[in-house]
Amino acid sequence: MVNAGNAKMIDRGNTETLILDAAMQVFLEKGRHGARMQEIADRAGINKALLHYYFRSKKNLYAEILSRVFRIFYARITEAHRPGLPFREQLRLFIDVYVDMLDSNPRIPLFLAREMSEGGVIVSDFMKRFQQEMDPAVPDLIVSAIEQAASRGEIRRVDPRHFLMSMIGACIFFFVAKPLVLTIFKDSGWMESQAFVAERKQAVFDLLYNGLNPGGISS
Amino acid sequence: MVNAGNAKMIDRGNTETLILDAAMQVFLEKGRHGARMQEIADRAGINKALLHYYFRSKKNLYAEILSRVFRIFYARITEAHRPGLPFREQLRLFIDVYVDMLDSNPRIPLFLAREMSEGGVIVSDFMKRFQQEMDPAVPDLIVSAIEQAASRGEIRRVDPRHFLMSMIGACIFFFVAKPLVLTIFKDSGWMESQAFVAERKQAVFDLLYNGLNPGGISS
DNA sequence: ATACTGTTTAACCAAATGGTTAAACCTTAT
DNA sequence: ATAAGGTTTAACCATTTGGTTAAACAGTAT
Repeated sequence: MVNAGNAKMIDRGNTETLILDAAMQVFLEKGRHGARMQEIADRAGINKALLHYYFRSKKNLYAEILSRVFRIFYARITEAHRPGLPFREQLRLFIDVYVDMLDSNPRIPLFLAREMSEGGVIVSDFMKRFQQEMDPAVPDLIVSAIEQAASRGEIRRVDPRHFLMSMIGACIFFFVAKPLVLTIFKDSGWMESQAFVAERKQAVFDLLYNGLNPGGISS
Repeated sequence: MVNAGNAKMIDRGNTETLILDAAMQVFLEKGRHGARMQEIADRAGINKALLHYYFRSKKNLYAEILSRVFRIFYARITEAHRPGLPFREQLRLFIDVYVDMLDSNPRIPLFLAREMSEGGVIVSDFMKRFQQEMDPAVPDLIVSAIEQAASRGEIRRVDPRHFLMSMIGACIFFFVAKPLVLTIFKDSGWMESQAFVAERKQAVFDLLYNGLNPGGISS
């Protein structure tokens, strides 16, 4: 048998992936504490003991998922950076990619937020590692893009860190607080449409880019 | 004994308050699932059975706390609205009050976010009730303040809902993602100072108010 | 065939946890 | 004094949950 040798490996890989996929679903939905090992096993269609066979403990499995989520997150943001673009386009691209990611993975920010509320040590560790490994790290890229644009006079001079926080916050909020927002604005459907997401992107871009306009300001 | 009659009541009130205070602490720290009834009892310095005596179940106690937190939240935001102020000052006041609240109760947004991630039905219900009871509701006040400012020509015309979401997001993000932000910007202390909070307020205000400048914009 | 290896399963376990109960306790009213 | 009321406690219970184990089940090499 030519491929008999790796049938086992394929299967091993399969089981492991099955577990990871199921675990990701459940952890994203229920969080670290709310998640149940049994539910993960059920959703993966395997025996619960296998969870401990492949990943020693719940804590371990959780860390694995956290890492996975974080990698997805980081990878998408990395895509959003194309050096050399005028800042205006750079900003538009970033908002576009970022909001799209949030739109298709609305649970991720909430998941990370929960982790934050538990102290955020693990996520912070990942971030530290990523910042060292990836060179240069994404945040630094964005920061320097802002600084350069300011030097060129394309935008006014601002603290890039503050701008970054405001931008990310503006992008994220709607997706994190969706149920509340829908209630506040008595929305019935429109805000859940794809068109609304596009509108949201435009609104954030307009506000932020205008907010960086060299004219104006006299606080 | 002059005040013997209400000694019981005082005590009753005390116990109930003790429980609520302890429960708030624990629920804010650990979330609905992470919180343990025993820990709440311990922190209140009373017997666990009393929790069930005063509030039937954990679910019940949680709902009580959720309502409490939400009321604090809503009350503070209400304060931040003084009709008649020029929009510029209105905006500054709002950011000031809002950020201060986040700074002194950093766990609240995280707590509500967790609730959101669990579906957010309960919070949405509170919001609905508040919107009906309070007249006019705070969000509506802000929305109309924006619209009037636009009519006066003080700011450009924007969708108030989008602006509100961007503003709140920009205010909240730092406090929710603090551990991560500190890591990203390799901060050592500065961002945890009171001076930084003031700086943050200013940065958000500048960006947003400038973003509403009638000139500029040509997306 | 058989022994060996890694994989999968059902049954099981100890600890934790939300919740209950019956008795003790304290204050007030009679 | 004593009965009555709400309040507080220690002990207890049923269930859930993460985790373990020993046996069954493949494939593979000898």
